[in-house]
Amino acid sequence: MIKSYAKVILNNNSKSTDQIYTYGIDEELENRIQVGKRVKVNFGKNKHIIDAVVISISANCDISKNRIKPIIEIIDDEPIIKEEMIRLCLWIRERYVCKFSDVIRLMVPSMIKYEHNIFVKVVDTGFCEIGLNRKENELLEIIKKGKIELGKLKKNYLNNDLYSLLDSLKEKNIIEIENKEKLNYKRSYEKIISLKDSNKNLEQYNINKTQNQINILNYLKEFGKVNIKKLVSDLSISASVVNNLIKKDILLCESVLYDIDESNFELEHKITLNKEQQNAVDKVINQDDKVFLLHGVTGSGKTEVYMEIIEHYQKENKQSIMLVPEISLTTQTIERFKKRFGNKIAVFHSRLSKKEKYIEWNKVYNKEVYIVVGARSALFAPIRDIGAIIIDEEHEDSYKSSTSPKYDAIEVAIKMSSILNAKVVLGTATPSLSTYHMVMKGQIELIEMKNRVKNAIMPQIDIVDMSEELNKGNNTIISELLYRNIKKSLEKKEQVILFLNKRGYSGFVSCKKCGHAIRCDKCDVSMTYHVKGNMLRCHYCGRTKKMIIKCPKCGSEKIEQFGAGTQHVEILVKHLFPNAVTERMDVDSMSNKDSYEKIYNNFKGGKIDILIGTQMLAKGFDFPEVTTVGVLSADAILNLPFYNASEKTFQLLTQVSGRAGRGDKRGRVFIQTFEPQNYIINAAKNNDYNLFINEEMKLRKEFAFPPFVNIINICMISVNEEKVIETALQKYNELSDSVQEMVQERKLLLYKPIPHAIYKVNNEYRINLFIKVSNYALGSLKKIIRAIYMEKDIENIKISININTDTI
DNA sequence: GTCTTATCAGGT
DNA sequence: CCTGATAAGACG
Repeated sequence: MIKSYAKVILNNNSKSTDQIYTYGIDEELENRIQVGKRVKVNFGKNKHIIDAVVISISANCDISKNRIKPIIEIIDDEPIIKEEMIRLCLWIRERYVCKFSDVIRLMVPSMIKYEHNIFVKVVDTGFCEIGLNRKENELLEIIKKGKIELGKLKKNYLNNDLYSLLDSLKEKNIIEIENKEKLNYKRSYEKIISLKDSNKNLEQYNINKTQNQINILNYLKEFGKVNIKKLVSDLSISASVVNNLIKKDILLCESVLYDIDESNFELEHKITLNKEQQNAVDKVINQDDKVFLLHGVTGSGKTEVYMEIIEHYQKENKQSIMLVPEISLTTQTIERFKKRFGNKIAVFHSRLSKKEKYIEWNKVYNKEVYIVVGARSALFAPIRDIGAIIIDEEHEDSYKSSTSPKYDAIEVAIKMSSILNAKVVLGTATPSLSTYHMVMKGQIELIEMKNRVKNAIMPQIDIVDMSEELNKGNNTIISELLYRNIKKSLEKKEQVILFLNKRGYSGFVSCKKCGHAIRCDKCDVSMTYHVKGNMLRCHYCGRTKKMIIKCPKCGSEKIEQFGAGTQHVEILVKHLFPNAVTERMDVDSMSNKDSYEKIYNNFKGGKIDILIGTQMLAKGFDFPEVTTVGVLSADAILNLPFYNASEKTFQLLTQVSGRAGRGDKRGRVFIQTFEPQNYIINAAKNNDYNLFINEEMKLRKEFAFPPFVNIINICMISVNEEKVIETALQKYNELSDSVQEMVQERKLLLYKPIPHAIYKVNNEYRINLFIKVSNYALGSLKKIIRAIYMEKDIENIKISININTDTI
């Protein structure tokens, strides 16, 4: 007997089912049902069983009652998503124009798919089998092999009528469907290998020593206990070699609870905060405001402030979230937190396996930890009672998701502060324009820290005019001034960092003599060179120009397409400083994940003299011995074809400068550029955030870019080139018709679809569409976009929608 | 996501 | 008038 009704979100990935469905709640389920629990329901004309998440419960329903089916059963004993977080889900779906299932995926680790907990097995293979049809027999053969997870069965047996076949086999009492209702929280074990007798000498072992065996024994002598997986991969041997030695009683194998408490960390002594730091902590904790911007110069000790705030809420029995950019989520960062908080910490990052993520998720869910440290997705950890959300280096691009839903962690955190009553602290030395805009509008409370801790002084920054260098006859990418200073540093046994821009984004075109770069008249972004047709193109509005021969500013013919490879620089540096140890660090050379830490540790230990790298280096590299920092080409970032290129340049230059002179020696920074007069570069040199923000805000307003308007990007992707072009145009026409009125009212600017700046990637073709829209019209535009692009799936075409996420 | 129904060309 | 292929529609 149905007593009440539940609204649910189905767990499938289709655009056409991305809506809220209503199911009936039987009397017997009534006292167990709860918002945030998963339930099992029938969906569709066949008895398809799928799971769904309850998002609300009410006594009546808004559709005709004869259509309503009952909920079959409730999966969870406890909600797996908090009711408030369900509200956040709905908000994210609206805000970023995505599907419910995309959002749910953020909140629930993939390991607890319901189907992992249903098993199918054979009960009786007696005569009942007689009279089965072909399909039933086929299915039975698979199940006969042994008990199998429903999820796996689905993958093995790709037939539509799986469910009805299972039903009929079940009715004939041939199979049994076992349903573990509870989540399996069991932790896994790992195998730790060690030497049985570590005092024994190599020669004392009574075996025929093969090379592999000797390697293992030596390895274990050096490192002691090691996880078997690590041992096998480090020595690139097979596990059977290890197992053999275990059998021969030479090695010891222990099963240890995975992720066992490694709290042999010495807890660090809490340091005393200085006045500025203490003031920041007090403001966050005591003021009524919810969201704070902690604007502190590089080296002002923001991390201590974060820790103090987290500790405050820990004492109130509240959990906190600490977000850091993925790239700085290294062992060093995590160690720093473990030293302060022991094992009361869960860590989320992209290198974790599904299982590891699940383990961390459970630690938070069961309130075993008080801090969640992680990249942006850690925001959705299943926290019960939240204290603070802290976002370090808030200006970083990595807080904007590049997979659907393309959310901005900062916006989400701010929303969470009002839904969950949490404090949000955004920390950085170079606040992003959008954040600062909110400060100016009074939506965020500003806290400033203007001094470095221990009174360390800011480095001296020099701007080097590279066109002068050219006139002097120096064609290389290292100026004389920089060269002399590298040499000086090396002589004093100090370290050097050289920065290069992220390699090879499609080239902008600039004059080598005066530094003038060709920009779009209407968009004020660099135009990119296209070999096809010898054209320059703006990738926002699609406007094209003929490729120039003479510089329109100075008339010089030294026009160049930009882009110096990192390898090229490495060769040059090695040639100039043959005695120094030089290492390169970029996406190319970081093939495996350990190499980052390896280089980090070598640099820290003084084994590397010169480090060449990309943006990667600007974060979290904190070395007292670095006294010379060179930015080889500030223009390369400044002229990237993005409207926020200036902002990124200022941020990067400031962060980079912060790498120098962290110890008691004063560092020097050299910024090489063809545009020494550029205000961005000079603002960075003088550490003048206000100059930068005022100028940049003016420009953004004038050319209508965020934060003054919203930029929406709809990207269509397909392996089928013709189809993607055709569909993009057809949808554009539909859209164009629907928004006509808004365009006339000047609430909206719709650009024609244009090829993505990198048109073909991974064999897929990409067509971009840009829309600029005012805040007032954003809501109604999103409704139109959903109706046109999100109503149903189009075969072979992927659609990706971006709201104000500028790195495409 | 999966199934059902509608539709249409082509064949008997 | 049946048949198979394909597109459109519904599912609570």
